[in-house]
Amino acid sequence: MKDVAALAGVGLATVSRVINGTPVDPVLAAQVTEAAKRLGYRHDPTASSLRRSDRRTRTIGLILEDVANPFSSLLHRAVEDATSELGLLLLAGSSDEDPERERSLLGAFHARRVDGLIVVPTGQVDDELQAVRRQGMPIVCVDRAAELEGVDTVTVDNAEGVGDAVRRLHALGHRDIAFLGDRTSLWTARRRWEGFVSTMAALSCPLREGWVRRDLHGEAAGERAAREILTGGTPPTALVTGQNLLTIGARSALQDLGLHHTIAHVGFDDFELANLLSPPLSVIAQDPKALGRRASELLLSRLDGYDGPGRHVVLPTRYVARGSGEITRPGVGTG
Amino acid sequence: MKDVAALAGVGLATVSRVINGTPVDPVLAAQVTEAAKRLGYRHDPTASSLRRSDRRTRTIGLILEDVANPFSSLLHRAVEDATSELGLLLLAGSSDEDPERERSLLGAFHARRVDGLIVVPTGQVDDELQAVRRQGMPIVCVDRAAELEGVDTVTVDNAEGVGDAVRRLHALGHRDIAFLGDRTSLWTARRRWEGFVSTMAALSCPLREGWVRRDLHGEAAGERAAREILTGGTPPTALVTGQNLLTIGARSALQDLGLHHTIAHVGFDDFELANLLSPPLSVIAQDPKALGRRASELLLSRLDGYDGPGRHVVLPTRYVARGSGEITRPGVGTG
DNA sequence: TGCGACTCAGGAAACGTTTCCTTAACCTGT
DNA sequence: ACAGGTTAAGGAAACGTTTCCTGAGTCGCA
Repeated sequence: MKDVAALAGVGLATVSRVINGTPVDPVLAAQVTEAAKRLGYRHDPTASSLRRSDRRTRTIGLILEDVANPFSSLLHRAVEDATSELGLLLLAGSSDEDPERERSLLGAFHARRVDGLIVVPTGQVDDELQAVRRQGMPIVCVDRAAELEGVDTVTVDNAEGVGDAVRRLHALGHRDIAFLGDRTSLWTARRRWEGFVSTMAALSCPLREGWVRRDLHGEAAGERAAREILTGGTPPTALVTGQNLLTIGARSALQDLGLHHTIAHVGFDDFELANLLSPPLSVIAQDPKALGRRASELLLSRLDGYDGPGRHVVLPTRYVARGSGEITRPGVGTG
Repeated sequence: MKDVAALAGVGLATVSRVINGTPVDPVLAAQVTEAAKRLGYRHDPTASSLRRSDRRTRTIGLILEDVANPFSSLLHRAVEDATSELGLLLLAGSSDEDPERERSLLGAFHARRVDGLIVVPTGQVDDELQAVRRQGMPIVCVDRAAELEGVDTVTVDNAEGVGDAVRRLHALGHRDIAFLGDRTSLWTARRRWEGFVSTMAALSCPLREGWVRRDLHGEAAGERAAREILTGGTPPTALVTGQNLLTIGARSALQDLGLHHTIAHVGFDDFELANLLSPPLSVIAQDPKALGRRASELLLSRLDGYDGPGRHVVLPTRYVARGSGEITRPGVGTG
C-alpha cells in the first residue's frame, strides 16, 4: 500500500480513501487504481478490521451439530445464501453435540472477532454463550431454544408437529402408538416427546410401558428398539420416530420384519429418497432452509444496529403424507 | 494486552512470550496468567498473524460445489476432522459450479490470507487458481483434476468405477446398456462417460443412438431422459446413471413405469436410504471422507513446508451390490 | 577479584490498515 | 483585495500483536 501510494504519488490516506470509496479527486483516484493494478496490490481485510473503528471482520461464525448432517448442511447453505450477497464469509464448525467442542468453537470464533454467531446449541454451554453475548457479540440460536438474554432464537414447533402426526394416526383408528425418541438432553427431543405425550393424553390414548423409548441415539439403536417393540407380546399398530436416524433404523426393522405395509410409521424430518420407498415414508417435515434464512435475518438485523431483547421465531412443521403414515389400523375399514 | 502487562508489572514482550509458550520465568508467567484472567484478556489471532513472521492465519479455505450437497458436506466434514485437531478453522463456501462464484470465493479467501485452499474446481477459473498458487498459496484440488503447476489433486477413478459396473452388468448377460450423464463441462462427467464408452467398446457392445444421454442436470432431467429411453421402441435391459440426482430421477421413472424389478440399474455415488428401496439400489460408491482426508493430508504437508511439484492421488471406487444391479438380463437363467 | 560470555526481560519498531489532525489551497463575500 | 470559511489531501498516530535489539544481571573462569 505504501508502494502504491509512492507510485501514484499520493499519500497513504488517499489510497485508503480510494479503496473504501470515499469521494476523492477522480484524477488521483485513477492514478491510485492504475498503480494498484501495476503492483498487483491486494487489500488486506485483516489489517483493515484491526484498525477500523467498527472492528468488523465481515465474517460470521456458524456452529452446527455436524456440517455433514443433511439438516445442518441445508441450514448452512441457507445462511450462506443470505449472507454471501453482503460479502460476508462463513466460518463453520461441528460441535457433534459435544459441549467441549461447542465451547472450543465458540472461543475460537470469538477470538477471531467474527461479527456474529449462528449456533445450534448443545444447551450445555449456555453460560458461555451468554458471556460472549454480553461482550457484545450478536448471537442467534437455531433449532433449539436457549433462554439467553439478548439472544434471538429460531425453532420449529416440534411438539405441534408430533401432535399433528399423532392426531392423524388417531383419526385412522390407531390407539396403540409407539414412540422412539432421541437423547433427552436435546431440547428438540424433549419437545417432541412432550408433543407425543400431551397429544396422546388429549386423545385418551394410554401410553403403554415398553412402547415408548427415549434416549436412543443413532440408526442402530433405532433399529434395535423398533425390533424389540414390534416383536414384543402386543405390538403397536403405529410408530412415530422422533429423529432422522431413528426413522431409518425403525424403517429397516419394519422392512426386515415384513411389517412395513402393516404398521403405520411417521418420522420426524424429511429424506431425499423417502418417496421412493414402498410404501413411501410419511414425515413431519421441517424446513432447514427457512430456519437458516430466518436466523440470518435476525442476525443481520443485529448487525444493522438492532440491540433490543431476544426475539423468538417459531416456524411450523409440515406433515407430508406419502403412504406409510396413512396405513389404517387393522380391522378398521379403509377410509 | 498493555493492561495485562501493566497489571502484571512486566513488559509487553513478556506477555507475548507467556501467551506463545516461549520459556519465561515461572513467577512472571504466573503473574501474567493471573493478570490476564483478572482482566478477561483474550488473545487476538488477527493482530497476531498480522505481525507474525510466517503470517499464518490458522484458517483454511474450502470451496465446495454446494455445502448442502451430501457429497460436499461429507468432504467438508472430513477436512474439518483432519484440521480441527490442529486448531485450524475452516472458511467454507459454495461455488454452485459457477465460475464467477468460484472466482469470488477464491478472491475473498486469498485476500483474507488463508493458509491454504481446498477446492472442488469448476475447471473454468484454473488460470486464477494458478495465479494464486504462484503467489505462494498452497492449493489442493479435490474430486476433479486440474492441470496446475504445484497444485495437488485428489480424485476418484471415475472411469474405472463405471467400467467395473458395466463389466458386471455384461457378466449378467446385459448387452443393451443405457447411460445417463451429467454436464459435459464437468471433469467427472467426462471421465465417467469415457469409462462407459471404452468399456462398452472393449466388450464389443454397441452404443445405441438414444440410449446414451449426456448433459443432463438435476433429478427432473434424469427422470425425463430415463422415461424417454425406457418407453422408446427397443428399451435397454440395464441402465447406468452417472450422477446422484440422475440416479434418483431414473429410479423414479423406473418405479413409475413398474420396471424397477425388471431393468438393472446402477448409480454413481451412494445414498443414505439406498438399501431400503426394493430392490435396494446398487451403486458405484466413492468415499467422500477419504477424499477429504487425503486432500487435507496433502495440504498439511504443504503447510509443513513441502513445496515440490503437484502430487496426484487417485482413489478407487467401490461397487456396492445391493440388488438393482444384480438383475439378470431377461432370458438369461438366474445365476 | 575482575572480565567476558551468556541469559533473560523490557522498550521500540514493525505488520497493513484507518482515522484524526493539520496544512494548504481555493472560494466567496464585503 | 483581503479575511474568513470550506474543501481536500497528506502526515502521523493508532489498532493489538510479534520480533528485534539493547541493557542489565548472573555465572564461570582465569
